This record gives sequence, C-alpha cells and structure tokens, in this order.
Amino acid sequence: MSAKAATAIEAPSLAVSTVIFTLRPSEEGQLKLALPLVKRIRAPFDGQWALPGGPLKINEDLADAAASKLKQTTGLEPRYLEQLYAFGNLDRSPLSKLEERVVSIVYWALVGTVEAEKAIESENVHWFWADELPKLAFDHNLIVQYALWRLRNKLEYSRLAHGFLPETFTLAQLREVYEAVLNKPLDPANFRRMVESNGAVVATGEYLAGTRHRPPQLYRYDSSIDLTDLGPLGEKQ
Amino acid sequence: MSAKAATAIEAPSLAVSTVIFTLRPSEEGQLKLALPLVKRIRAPFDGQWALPGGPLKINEDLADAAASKLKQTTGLEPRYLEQLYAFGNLDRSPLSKLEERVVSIVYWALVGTVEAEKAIESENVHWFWADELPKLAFDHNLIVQYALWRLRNKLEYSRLAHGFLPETFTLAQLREVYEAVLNKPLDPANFRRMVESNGAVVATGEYLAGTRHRPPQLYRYDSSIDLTDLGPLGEKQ
DNA sequence: TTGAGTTAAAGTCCATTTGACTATAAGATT
DNA sequence: AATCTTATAGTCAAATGGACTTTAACTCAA
Repeated sequence: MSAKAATAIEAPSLAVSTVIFTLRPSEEGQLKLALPLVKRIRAPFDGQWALPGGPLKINEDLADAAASKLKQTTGLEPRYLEQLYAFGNLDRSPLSKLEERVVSIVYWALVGTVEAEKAIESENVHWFWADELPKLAFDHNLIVQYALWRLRNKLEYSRLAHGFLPETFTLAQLREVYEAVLNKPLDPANFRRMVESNGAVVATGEYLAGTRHRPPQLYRYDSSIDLTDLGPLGEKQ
Repeated sequence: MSAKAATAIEAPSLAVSTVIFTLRPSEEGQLKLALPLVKRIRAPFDGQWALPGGPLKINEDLADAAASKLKQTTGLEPRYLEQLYAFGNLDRSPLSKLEERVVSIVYWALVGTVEAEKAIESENVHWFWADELPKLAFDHNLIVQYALWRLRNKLEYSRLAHGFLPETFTLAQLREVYEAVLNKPLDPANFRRMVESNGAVVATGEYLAGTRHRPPQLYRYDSSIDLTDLGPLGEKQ
C-alpha cells in the first residue's frame, strides 16, 4: 500500500463525462437533436462550453457516475445509457503534460422528449442544437461527433428510438424521431413496412383522436425483445 | 497540487489490458482463433490465467500502452488495434472494495498468422484456443467473450481479415479466415461474389503455383479503401 | 351536408441482394 | 487419357428496399 501511495501522484486520473441527447422542436416545428453543455469556470478552457463530467469517485460505478452527472446538470433520468469510449490522448488538454493527465470515460445517454422540457437551464447549463455547437473545451467536439455517429448507426438496428418516446406513440411520431436523428426524410409507407416487419413494435389497438385527419393507431415497444446490441455485455457493465 | 496528492490515494487506478487474437492451424488442419494469456503470480487470482496488461503510465498513450503489453508478452507487433471497452465494475476484483479500485481500459488486437508462429511461449505465457478457455482471473472471461463478439461483427463490414493475412493471398485463404473467425463454412462461389462486389480486394494478376489443382489467383487489399469503422475517430484515438 | 384537405394504411412494381445450386476451367495425380 | 481437386462463372428463386399508387378515415370550411 505504501508503494501505491508513492506512485499515485504519478498516475493518470480518471474522469467520467456524458453526452446527453434529446429531441426538441425547432423554430420551424420539427424535432431536432439537442444536448446540454456546462460552462467551465476555471482553466484550462475557462469560460468555454464542455460536456458535463467530473472525477470518478473511488466507490462509484462507471455508469452510475455518468447517470449522476446527467442528473446533476439536467435534473433528469436517462432513458438509455451506454459507454461511448475512453479518451486518453496525451494532448487532449494543453496542460496535461505538465500538470495532470486525465483519461475520460465518456458515456452517452438519451432522455425523453417530454421529460426534457422540464430540464434545468441556467447561466452555466445551456442546451445546444447538436449540429450547431460552438468550439468546445478539450476534445469535446470530437467526442460529440463520435457520439452522434454511434447514435445514428445504432438507431437502425435497435430500439433506441424508444429512449425519446413516451410509452405509446404513433408510427408518425416514431418516424419523426428517425427523421430527426438521421436528418433526412423517410417514406411513410416504407417506414411502416420496415417497422412492422422488424417486430420490435406492437399495435395497442387504441387510436389517437383529435387530429385533423384519419386517427392513427398507437403502438408500443415489445418489452420482451431486447435490442441494446451490447453483445455479451448486458444492459449494464 | 498538494490537494491532488492528498486525493490521489483515494482515486481509482487505471490499467490497460489487451485481447490478442491470431489464427493457428488446429490438429485437424484448419485454422482456429487463438489468444495468449499470462499466468498471475500474486493475489488476487494467484496462479490463474489473465489477459496481458498493467498500470497505465503517466505519459503513455492508451493505444501505445496496449501495443507495448502485446509486444512484451508475444514479441509481436499488432496488425490491428482497437479499443474495446472500459471495465470498471466495483465487484470485478474481490479485493477492490477494500484495497484498490482498478478500471481497466481494454484493447483488442490482431496479429498475423505467419508472425504468430514466432510468438513467445513460456511457463507464464501460453496460447489458448479462443473457444476453450479456462476460468480466467477477474472478469476476463467476459472481456474475451465481448472481444470475440466484436471481432465477428466487424469482420463482415470491414477489412479486418487483412490483420491475419500476408500481403497477397488467395480467395480461398481469405475465406478460410472468415470461416475460422465466424466458425461456420461459407460457400466458395458466393464468398467470391461478395468479396468482388465489395471492392476492398483487388486481383494482382499473379497466380499461386504448386497446388494440386487449378492455380488460384492472388489478391491484395486495396490500400486506398479504409474500412476501420471507427467513424469520426480515425485510426488512432 | 358536401366536398376539399390531410394523414393513415395497404398494396404494386422493380431493381438489388443473397442463399443454394450447377457448370465449366485448369491444373496435378494416377 | 481418365480422374481428382479446387477455381471461377453462371443460374434461379426468395427476400429486401426504394419509389410510387390507391384507398380509408377523419376534420374543416363553404
């Protein structure tokens, strides 16, 4: 143990950060990907925006740490949470070579569109459109880019969209989520065919009334089918 | 700085491990996935086999650390190296709650079949068949399982097979790699069609002589096409 | 009350992909 | 020369996916 204490000063330190995605209606009315950032209040990158995060506590699970940063900055619970990558380049901080070496284990999360309306926003916490980010601290622009890439890739072969939606939803709402994430329009008929053949979504038999057109049926995700696609690592690891 | 030194003792420590894959001919003659493990020589799990790894040095890049563990244990250079996952569960070591909290950032690597024949083997370093592992130390069985899952998934939409093969190779050799990794036979004609339409592999115009049948053409990977599939993270990050 | 507008939902057409299989080519071996 | 073996080309049919058409079922305005 004494040997450990002696080397600990020279050891890299560990931080956990989280890329938090939600969908919010833009000014033109359609949904767009948005994420919260926090303003740094000390060097390096003082005053610049950064991903929410902080040092990993000695007795804290990685995913728990990521979720608690999420809760701290937004007041929300994640609907989906997955490890993204461990970033540890020597040059990711301008001071790292001299002062401190930080390896960040980054998670990414989804929060529901409805819940996200109640999210905290303040002087130091601001939500940005995912495709209109300012220059961020450290390598955080790259990190967000990678998280976006992963989100878009996984959307197509998983039930990630569930993370944005309420329990029951119409196929149009589901398609809206896909269109917002993938940032391209999808053919409604073909989208329906794809979703129905996939089998992850089941009709409830109920219909949404009050629209100005034919009432759409409500669907829900089949909870017996798990498509998180972490392979041998289950939900949490 | 003094504050940091005071908290460092309470900080989780960081290790880097590597899952190293190669292909070796089995007794029956066909290729099988194999990986090297090292025997632990202290508690916990004294005497059990484990993935090669060790603490991350303060000024060492993550991927460099992984590659250097690889070199230490096998004497080889990786043909492919990619970060797998950061494992940090509180219960991954029986002592971790009391003594030390270790977060392992695990990489996975491929080494060429030809080079692997010259790999180091000793009392404390032994190569195992990937599907016949003993009970390993820590959560290393799970880690290998996940690495295998990732390898098999990526093989199909990347040029990972390149990591096992020499510069030029026949389509039968390429197919042998796929069959060994995926652990199932593939139709030679359909495999050829798939590879040719994909475009990542180009014919050299040369033929391999000395077989007891029609001489097969030699191919090489088109180096202008990069299919590492790390998205915005390039080769190394 | 009727017709126009809107989206839901089902179906058609066709090009592409993919698995299973057949046929021919080109060498070595007997 | 016949046979064996793998290389390589091609065929057929089922499944997939994009583009598009048609019909259904509601609201709203004239």
